[in-house]
Amino acid sequence: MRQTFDLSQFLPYLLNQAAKATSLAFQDSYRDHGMTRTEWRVMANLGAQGSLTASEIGRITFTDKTKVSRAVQALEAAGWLRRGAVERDRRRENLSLTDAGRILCRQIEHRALDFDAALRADLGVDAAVLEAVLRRLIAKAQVR
Amino acid sequence: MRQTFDLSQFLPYLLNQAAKATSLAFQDSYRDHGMTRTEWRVMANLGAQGSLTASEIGRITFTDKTKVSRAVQALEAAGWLRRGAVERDRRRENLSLTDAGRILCRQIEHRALDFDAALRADLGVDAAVLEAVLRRLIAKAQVR
DNA sequence: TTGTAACCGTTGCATCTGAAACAATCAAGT
DNA sequence: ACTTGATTGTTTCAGATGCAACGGTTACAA
Repeated sequence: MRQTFDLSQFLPYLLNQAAKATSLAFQDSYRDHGMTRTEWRVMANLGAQGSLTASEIGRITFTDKTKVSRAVQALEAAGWLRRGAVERDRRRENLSLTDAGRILCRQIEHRALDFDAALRADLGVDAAVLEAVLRRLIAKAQVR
Repeated sequence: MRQTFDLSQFLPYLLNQAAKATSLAFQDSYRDHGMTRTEWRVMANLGAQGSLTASEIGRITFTDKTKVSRAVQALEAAGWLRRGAVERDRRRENLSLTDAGRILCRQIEHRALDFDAALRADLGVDAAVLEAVLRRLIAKAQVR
């Protein structure tokens, strides 16, 4: 058993560094359009699911509802998102992308796919292991 | 090749979620002492290396110099860190932990070792692969 | 029906964050 | 010696963040 502590062997630290490193290389893709990461995530989820409520997005992405609320406002102001009523529940709002939003989303998604493919190509067979392990770590937190 | 984009298969996203999830579970260890994550990282690096300058810490941990600067101020105010002169260069400062800082550092390190060990035990053989892959991703960003 | 609790999304506020500007210092060439 | 440019660390400022409180709505049981 290791006795002395070395931050560079501490898994939470390594995860944070790796996350920061990979995100850094991709963030231009949405920042070029004046989007924050949260806004891009909201857009990506709507692009994939078609329509969601704010709280659903928050649950899916582990994002604070405040953050989601503001991202929705920003995306709406930019003309990329529209709100719709939910049947039988006036508390919630059905969020979806506008045509312009969908076009932009596909554009960024394309860059994301390329980026992800390059990353996986670089990692080789370990990419699958990485993905599985990350999913496990995330799931473990989910149950609390 | 995958055609449609799914955020939950996007490695940078998974890395961020996993990093957030694992960090969340450990952060009480330094928050109990009124420390932020950045402050804890500065402390951990000084605890391991003995003495570093602010810019070195920033380089090592991928942390903005502004963040490091403020963390150093906070740790100094708490009496856990002291600044010393650097020979032949008055721009830089030699940062190191005080006795109190070192004691606290060892204390948190102990919890970190336990936490890391539990994490690795849970991941089994994949832990080594994970660590190697994360190192690779980090190194790739380092060269830019 | 009425009361209570839970839920949804927004806002206020204090804090955290990073980009840019800054002063002080050093390095290197002229 | 002097100028130019780079480096180190701090400060400023605008934006991002999370917690708590809030109004409006729904669910459900008494």
